Amino acid sequence: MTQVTELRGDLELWARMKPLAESDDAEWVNAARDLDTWPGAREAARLQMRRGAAPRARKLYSPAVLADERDREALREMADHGFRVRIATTPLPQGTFIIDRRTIILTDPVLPATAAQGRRTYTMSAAPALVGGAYALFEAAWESAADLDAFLGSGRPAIDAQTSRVLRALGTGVTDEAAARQLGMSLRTYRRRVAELLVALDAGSRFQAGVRAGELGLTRG
Amino acid sequence: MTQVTELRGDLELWARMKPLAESDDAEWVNAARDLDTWPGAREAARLQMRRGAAPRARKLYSPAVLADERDREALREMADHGFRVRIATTPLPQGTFIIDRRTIILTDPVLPATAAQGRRTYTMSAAPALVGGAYALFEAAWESAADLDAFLGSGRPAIDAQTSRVLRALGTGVTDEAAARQLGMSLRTYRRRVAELLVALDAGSRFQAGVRAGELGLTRG
DNA sequence: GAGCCCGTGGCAGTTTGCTGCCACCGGCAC
DNA sequence: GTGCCGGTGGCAGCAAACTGCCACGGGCTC
Repeated sequence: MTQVTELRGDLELWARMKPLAESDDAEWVNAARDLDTWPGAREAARLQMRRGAAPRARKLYSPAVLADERDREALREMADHGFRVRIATTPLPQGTFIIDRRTIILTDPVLPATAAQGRRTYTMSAAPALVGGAYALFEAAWESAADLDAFLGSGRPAIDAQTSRVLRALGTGVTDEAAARQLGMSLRTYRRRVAELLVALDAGSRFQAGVRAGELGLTRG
Repeated sequence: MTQVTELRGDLELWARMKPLAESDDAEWVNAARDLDTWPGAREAARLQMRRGAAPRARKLYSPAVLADERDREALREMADHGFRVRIATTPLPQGTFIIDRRTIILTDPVLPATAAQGRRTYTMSAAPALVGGAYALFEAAWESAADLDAFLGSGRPAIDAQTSRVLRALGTGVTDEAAARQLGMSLRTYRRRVAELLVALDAGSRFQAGVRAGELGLTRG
């Protein structure tokens, strides 16, 4: 039987987390929907930033985390302190921590019954199989996620309905003329949209714009 | 205490797996390094294909799986039978199965001690937190992995040292002239390389090639 | 109504990308 | 040596892309 512990409530979680957070040079890896995976998440991050132990921390969030202005600032701060922050294209409903490739902590899914009690539970384990498997998946998700800068720095705003159709047309590899005809607009207007896209994606060429779009997953929408 | 079971040996694994494999309409999700995650993997896949229950199966492999010619064929066959197959850019050292979002089975890391015994072990659990967490990570990894066709149909062979430099140059968004000068080759040769890349990536335009390259992660090497 | 703004489209001119043709050069076989 | 071959580069011509300019039309205020 492998050891898996259920942690009831945030106090218990914090009791387990703190000694780990205080040990220097530990590798922290975290996937979550937003910055409030658990009540102490922000504080823990701040603690780590102060200790300067951040370079070995990786944080993977879903795009939802960018919705709030203050959250975006918090992310910037984390990045400035050496955290590596990336944004995945999926919701990441459940939070995951992997510490030093040895310990894994997961937020339990919020069931109506549990929510009513108002006490969140967490699952913790040090079983190599569980930790290793989760780490491998995290690595795969991390590898292809977009860097925070790519999301904040470059143009998110570009995607109104029409521009998005232009983007997809570009992705099919047809000529401007064919694409414009297909979308029912003039060649001139089509190229206007393309030019706007290049600006929005901060790209100097169509190729670069394609790379950006591909990395940001804009062509799959 | 949450229930996590260690399965010792392939027979025990098969005993647990089989009833799940035989139930129709189950969602199978699998991340692994290659087709031999466990001894019965190929057979199990074949079983599923025969039952036509494949459309709800997703398989995520590391690029290593493409090394062998027969493996590539096996992948094609799976794809033809409705399996959705994608290739991630990371090694995925540990195999992971998630069945119906309720059960998770992981291959244990192969330790020297265990290897000597010649008996592989697996870890199985139905704890919602573990399954849900792994599922979320899988989803994120899946979302940004490249489709099998993108890897097989298009050109993997393209990436010799020089072509790769051309690719990076393209990614910086400079003009052909500047890029050629920078790489110390003539404009003509540079464009030859670009044209070869377009063919290799099966792209009809530079934009499309950029998207492909971005999705395949070729620009990060 | 006049005047204005904004988005669209046409046109023309320029730049950039793309490619077929040929010439050159180094390596190799004979 | 001659001949062949594969890779390279220059040139020219063409196609595609980019952009500045202006005109037209709808919606708006006044």
